[in-house]
Amino acid sequence: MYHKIIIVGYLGRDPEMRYAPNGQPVTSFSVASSRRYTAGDGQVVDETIWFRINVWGKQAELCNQFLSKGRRVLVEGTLIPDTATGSPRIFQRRDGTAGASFEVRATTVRFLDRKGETAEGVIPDIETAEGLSDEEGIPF
Amino acid sequence: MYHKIIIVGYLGRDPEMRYAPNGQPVTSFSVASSRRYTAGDGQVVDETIWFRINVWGKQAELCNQFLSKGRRVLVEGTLIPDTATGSPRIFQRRDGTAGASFEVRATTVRFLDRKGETAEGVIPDIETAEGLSDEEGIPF
DNA sequence: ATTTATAATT
DNA sequence: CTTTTTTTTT
Repeated sequence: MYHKIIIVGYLGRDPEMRYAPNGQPVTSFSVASSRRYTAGDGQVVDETIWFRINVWGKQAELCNQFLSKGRRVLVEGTLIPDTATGSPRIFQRRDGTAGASFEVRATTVRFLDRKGETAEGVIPDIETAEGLSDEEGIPF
Repeated sequence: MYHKIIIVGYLGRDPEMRYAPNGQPVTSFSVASSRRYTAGDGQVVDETIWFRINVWGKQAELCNQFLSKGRRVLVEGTLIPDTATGSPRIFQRRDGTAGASFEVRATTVRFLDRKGETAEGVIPDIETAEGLSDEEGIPF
């Protein structure tokens, strides 16, 4: 009866801010989260997952203002399903083929520095970062 | 560079165990994670997300042995992408339409009791459950 | 160190 | 209190 996703990754592009019919700001951006592993046959494999992040309200404005392509972020949120199926929403690509994406509604976006280092010198790992501010967790 | 998903929900069916070419056991089952919210217009909405869980090795055997339809579980794991796209894998439904699913490789599956109560009387919430055993987190 | 491309949440 | 869909990972 609950789920939560936590992502650390890099923005693939500059964020885009829009306004919902209500006037609420939404900003969207894609985050790449990669891992490298060695397969059973010794091949090194790079696996990248792309998440489409949506963030609302004041955090939308902050993300739009301060984030840009290549910036690293920690996102906490929930996956957005197709409400008809409970699965990822299917959309039509330009070439007519079907596509789907991991869409996330962010509850928190934390800005991390570019080079794997915070102002203090080391990025807190996921376990510690999870406990940080939930509402306006922007380090400015 | 990292992501993690945590799910609490109910099995929609009995699990199914298979064996990978290596002889490693894999068991798969679907978990429904629902939330109810009141939309802006006052409508009460039930949103259910379905996750397809894959669990390997010894935990596969334990899940196959002890879980069944309707059982509640806490799953910790990572989303499995289509490696070609980094997005959910698209498959063809029987009727020819495209489908996709949230596939998860579980690192931990914890069995929860049916009625929202553990043997001790209360289910630990997500925050506390996250800190529990990572390897063989089966309460037997 | 980073694509592709839809539409709008509680 | 549950579902539709395939195949197999590190």
